[in-house]
Amino acid sequence: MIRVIAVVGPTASGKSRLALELAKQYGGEIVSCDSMQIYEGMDIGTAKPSAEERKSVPHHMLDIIRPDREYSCSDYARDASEIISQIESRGNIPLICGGTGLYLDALIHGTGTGEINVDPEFRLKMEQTSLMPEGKDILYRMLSETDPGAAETIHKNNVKRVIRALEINHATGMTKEEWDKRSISRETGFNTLVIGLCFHDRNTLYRLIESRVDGMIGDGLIDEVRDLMKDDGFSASKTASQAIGYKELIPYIHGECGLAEAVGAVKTATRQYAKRQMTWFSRNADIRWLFRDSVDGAPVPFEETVGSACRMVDGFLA
RNA sequence: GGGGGAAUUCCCGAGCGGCCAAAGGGGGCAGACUGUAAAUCUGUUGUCACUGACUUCGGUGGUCCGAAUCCACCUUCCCCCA
Repeated sequence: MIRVIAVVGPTASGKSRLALELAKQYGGEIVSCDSMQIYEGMDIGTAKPSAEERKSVPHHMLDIIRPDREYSCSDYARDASEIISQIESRGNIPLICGGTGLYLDALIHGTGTGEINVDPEFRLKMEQTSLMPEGKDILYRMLSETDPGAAETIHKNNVKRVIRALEINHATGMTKEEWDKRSISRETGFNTLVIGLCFHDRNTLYRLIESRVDGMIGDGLIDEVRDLMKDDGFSASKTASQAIGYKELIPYIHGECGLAEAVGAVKTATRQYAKRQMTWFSRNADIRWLFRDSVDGAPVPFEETVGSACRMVDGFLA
């Protein structure tokens, strides 16, 4: 079984830095696990590793598609596992690094059969239905008939997931539960060490987030967003246009709100995103946690975190 | 100097005599999640000995069986005339 190391955690917790350090020490290659860093031209706002960093250690799954293209977790699972086996065959250690929890799980627990042939017409019809006055109820009623089990788990208002369950049924004739059972494997395809970065005091993280956002603005995020808007493929892709730090700045660029307001929106959205990441990772019992601050909120020196991580890695590789 | 308007729970903002611990939104907190996931969605959000009690709607004092809602004065802010 291929041995891989993963570094996860909420945004701005220091994953990239730790992964880079581990890659240098153990001869690793970094495989990004980030739903937005895959896009070309979205560099500042996604906190993509710098050119120098990328030169010092090989990075993968960065800049793999243009922002006008959509991408999904199953694309990721397919592309990343291909890259991981290449790294392994070179005799290097694959180091997964990123905060997109679903992508990581799809990669590690997926069996690669998670694809169905989505019928675009069907989806369009469903999406249009959802916009109708009683649309949500109509879709939910459909789901209750075709897949009562899924209807029980999925909330009526969660239209995207109701439609997805409907699509599974439409394309495969299976219920969502049956489908999931096929595409998610309990045992991991890899022998994985998952290191998670976390905080005793959430405010420590929130401070890191705020100063990172300020730094991005200083580094020219606004121009980056402007450039992406220019060739418009940005807004054409449903995936890329969801990126935090981009969608919040657009009103400012259009002159619809002040800079301070827009930047504040980016910070808030990032904090909320970090919370969702923590919720997602917190239920993963396999993660070995490393605190980035002490109980009273004082930051733990980075070298100390590296040291702790190295001990975990040593044990794992031994 | 004269006239008018406004002060609501963390924020914005409804309420204008009982059905009000007070709509709605935001934020916070907690959670769900396997082909949009940096997305989408859910619950919760005065206090407590919590199917009940207590304290809240700028302040003080009234009217009333009963007030965030009516009256008087005070404080602050906004607008108009000068």
